[in-house]
Order: sequence, then structure tokens, then C-alpha cells
Amino acid sequence: MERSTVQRTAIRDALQRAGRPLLAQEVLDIACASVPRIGIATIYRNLKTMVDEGLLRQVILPGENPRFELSGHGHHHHFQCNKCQKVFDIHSCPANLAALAPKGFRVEDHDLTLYGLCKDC
Amino acid sequence: MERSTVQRTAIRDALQRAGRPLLAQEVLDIACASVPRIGIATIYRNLKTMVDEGLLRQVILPGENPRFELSGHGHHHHFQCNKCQKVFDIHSCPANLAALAPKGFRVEDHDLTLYGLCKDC
DNA sequence: TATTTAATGATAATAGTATATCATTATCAT
DNA sequence: ATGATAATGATATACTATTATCATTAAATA
Repeated sequence: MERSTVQRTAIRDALQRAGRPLLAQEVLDIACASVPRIGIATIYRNLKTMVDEGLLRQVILPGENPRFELSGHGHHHHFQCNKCQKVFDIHSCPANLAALAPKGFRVEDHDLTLYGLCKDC
Repeated sequence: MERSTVQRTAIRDALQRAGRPLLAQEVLDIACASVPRIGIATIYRNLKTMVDEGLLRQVILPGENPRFELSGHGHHHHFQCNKCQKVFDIHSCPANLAALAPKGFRVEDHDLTLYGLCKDC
């Protein structure tokens, strides 16, 4: 049985409005604006539930804590700003990556992260 | 003042013979063969020192603990086997990655990880 | 070989994220 | 509106990779 709560709504809205993957802590900060007394446990609980439901997808970059984004964006990659550390979506994808692997290796998937300066930095 | 110890040698040899990035735990397991009483603290201590000296480089894949490899291989990427979890070097690199970023973003660097089955799996 | 002291090994301590606990609150079906 | 109970909030706890501690060992120099 699942109930609709203002906390859950605030979490979904935070991710929707941001339009980029957010850390649990970032979700907390944003959701606090609409639900001041929201706790970090509620954030983690709901993020986990929403991932299990398939509503969210985890974005894990090297050396970073998990971020969360709304699912349904298809296969894509990410850009992290070296200055503000924010992560943005990249909707294109390099071709022929399978050819890079050594002979005898079968490529099934890949992860790509670009680093640099975002539009605002 | 730096002293040459069998432990330090065993750690360097483990990385050299493996020819692929190793977890601290993997280094311990391999080094144990030549220095049975070697402790995990010694592994971490030496890995850290060797990174500071520039002898080693850390390899951090998404969601994984740091691995270590001998430096001096230049810019390259990695392949992780979905079955044995081992990580291998990939010495080629896709071109034109900068073109993938949205307008207004400046690309300075990138990370690429391929996933699949290694030669042995 | 004796001396100095850096390095080791065993383990306790730390750090930082994520989860468990539980009394309280608030949702929803009746 | 009421009752059953799912969800929350505050915080304790777990987890686990890494570091600190310190007595002991061993490398390097004279």
C-alpha cells in the first residue's frame, strides 16, 4: 500500500525541476524549501523506493556518491563540471566503442563521463 | 629516508606482474604469496606512498573501490568484465568526444569504461 | 656487529554514507 | 470523523574501507 505524501511529492518535484542527476543531499536541500522539516531518512527511503519502482535511475560517476534522475531518458551519458561539480545529461553517444576492446573481449555496455566547465561556470 | 623492504617489493611486483589495475585487497592476496605475514595496513601505506611518489596511479571506476596500476602508460581507459569483475587496460580512445557536450560547455577531460566479457570468461 | 630509526603487523579507531529503530504523525478507506 | 496503519523525523546503529596507534622487527650506516 502506497500513500501519497507531501515529502514524496517534493522529492519527485526536486528531481523533475532540476533536470539533472542529484545527490541525496541535493535532493534534501531542494525539498527542504517546500517541506522544511523533511528528514534525510525520508530522502533515502523514498529514493530507494522510487528506484525499485523504476521511477528513478541511479547515476554513479567515478569516485562520487550516487545521484538520482528520473528514468525514461533512454541511454545517455553525463558531463560533470570541474568547478561546480554539477552533473548534466549528454544525449549523444560515441560510436564503435566495441572496436576499442582487445581481441577476445566482448563489449556489452559502456560508461562515459565528460569533464570540463558547464555553461554557467 | 626510504628503506627497501620485501613488503614494498612484493607490492610493486604484484602490480607489475598483474599488468592490470588491482584493488588493495587483490594486492594483499597476491603479495601474501611471497610475504605471508604482510598486513593490510602495509598494503595501504605503501600504495599511498607510491601514489604520492608518482610510481602508481589510482584507477577509479563507477561504484568501485580504488584500484592501482603502475603509472607511465599514458592516457588510456579500462574494461571491466561483468563476470570476474577484473579490470583491464584499453589503449585506444574514441575521438571527437568534445563534440558530444551541449553548446556552451567546454570539455577538458573524459572517462570511459567498457563492460562485457574478458578473454577468459 | 651495534646502533639508529624507518617500516611493519595487529588491531583499535575513524570517517562517511546509508540503514534500522521507534515513537509520532498523517493518509486513506470506511 | 474515525480507525488502521503506512510514512515520517530524529537519531542510533551498521557497514566497511581506510587510517592511526604503538610495540616490535629489520634495514642501513658506521
